[in-house]
Amino acid sequence: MLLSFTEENYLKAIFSIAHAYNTNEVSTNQISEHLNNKAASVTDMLKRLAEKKYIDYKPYKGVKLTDKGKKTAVKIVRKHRLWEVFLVEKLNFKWDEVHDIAEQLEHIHSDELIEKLDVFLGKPKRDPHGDPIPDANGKFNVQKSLPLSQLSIRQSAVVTGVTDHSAHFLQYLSNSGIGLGDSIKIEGVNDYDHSITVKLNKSKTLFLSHKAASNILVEERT
Amino acid sequence: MLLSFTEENYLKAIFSIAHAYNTNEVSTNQISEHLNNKAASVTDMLKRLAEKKYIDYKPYKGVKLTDKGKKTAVKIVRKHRLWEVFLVEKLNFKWDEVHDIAEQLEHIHSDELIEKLDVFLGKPKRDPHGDPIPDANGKFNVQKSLPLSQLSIRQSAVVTGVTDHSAHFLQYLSNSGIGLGDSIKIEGVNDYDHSITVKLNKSKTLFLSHKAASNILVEERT
DNA sequence: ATTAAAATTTAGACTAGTCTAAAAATATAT
DNA sequence: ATATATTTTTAGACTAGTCTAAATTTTAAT
Repeated sequence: MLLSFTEENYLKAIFSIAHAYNTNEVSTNQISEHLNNKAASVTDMLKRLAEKKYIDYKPYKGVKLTDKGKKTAVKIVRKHRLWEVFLVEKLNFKWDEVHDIAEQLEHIHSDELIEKLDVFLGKPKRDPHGDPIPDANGKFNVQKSLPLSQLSIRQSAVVTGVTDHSAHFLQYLSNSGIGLGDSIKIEGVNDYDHSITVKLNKSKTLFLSHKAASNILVEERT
Repeated sequence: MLLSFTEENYLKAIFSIAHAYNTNEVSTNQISEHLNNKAASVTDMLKRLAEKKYIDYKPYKGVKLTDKGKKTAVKIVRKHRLWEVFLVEKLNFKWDEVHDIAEQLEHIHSDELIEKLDVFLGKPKRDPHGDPIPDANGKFNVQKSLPLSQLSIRQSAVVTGVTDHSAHFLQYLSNSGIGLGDSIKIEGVNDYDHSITVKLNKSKTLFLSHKAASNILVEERT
């Protein structure tokens, strides 16, 4: 049974909130804020999704995805991220221009299309923002990245993604010369405001605020 | 102002009926049949599209696209056909498998996406069914093809498309070894039932019914 | 443990898009 | 040219998804 565009967006929202807060239970208000609509509308939709067994819903108690719901949500994430790879690698979009288009493309219904697209792109493991792409079975096959702000002095790492996906932040990174796959080594940590100094790609030295560093994801390199 | 999925489908239907019957005026019933819904629903939508100036609508008198409506319809056709090229040439779908997916993809809103896709595909002039792809200005830049059934004995031509897009017919062509770009020479015409004998690619001889031949589009070669 | 605040749900209304049944307009046939 | 058939439109109802305003439940504070 095929879900509507809107139903899919609710599942995706629940999945992404749960992921962001590292929990299963998601509240009506969180969803309403995430989707920019009213809590009353969310309640209506939650009832419908519960009816269809995509979520477990107890009035006033918040909601969590069933296995069926999780599977559906992960599939949408997979589609979104594969299309982003396509847009950046094949059509030469910038990584900060692709989100809105991928929001539309992720709702195209065709399993064969996703799998053929995956093959065409060389079964990529991450999207252009460094976010992992789940495989056809819904598994995320990458080691976890962590915020740059959690590294200590003299540690080295490779940039694998961001947690703030705003055009503003991505623009800032691009201006600073920071991109996916770049190597970074912590040269100094300021105890007072937690800002850091890093060496980028063994050449340029950069100053980063704690806020910026906490939104850059890296994988440690020894 | 962005049209809904549904509004776009109505414009496309009007355009394609007008094209098929070689006229501008399209009737409510024709649209209702084409879209498989009821005439009353069509009337409702026609009023809305007229309100928005995409069509000229006089009650009981049928409807025709305004310039604005025609432009929009052609753009959707352009998107549909470019996506079909992508699906067949890049993702290795068969030409008879792509229609339903392209029906969905044609409604993705992004001018930049269409133009980048066009460049990526090498600005193709025809889709995998041989139908011409309008350029960014809405112009169809290909010489007209004609049905194979209109050729006379000893004339040569190249297959450029079909008018029957059913999976059944496409399957039949594929089984007969007839594909886009193949050369065909008329070897004999049967006056009684108008069936023809042709030489395919200067090697194989084939027998074709009038019905089949009238659904195969070709361009004459001298 | 009450009360105030915050979160959530219910009730009722609106739009887009669809339907059926009935009415009105147009076309056709004798 | 009048009756009949066909086409189209109107009227009224339904679903999905949204909203506002009011009612209810839960949480937090004293």
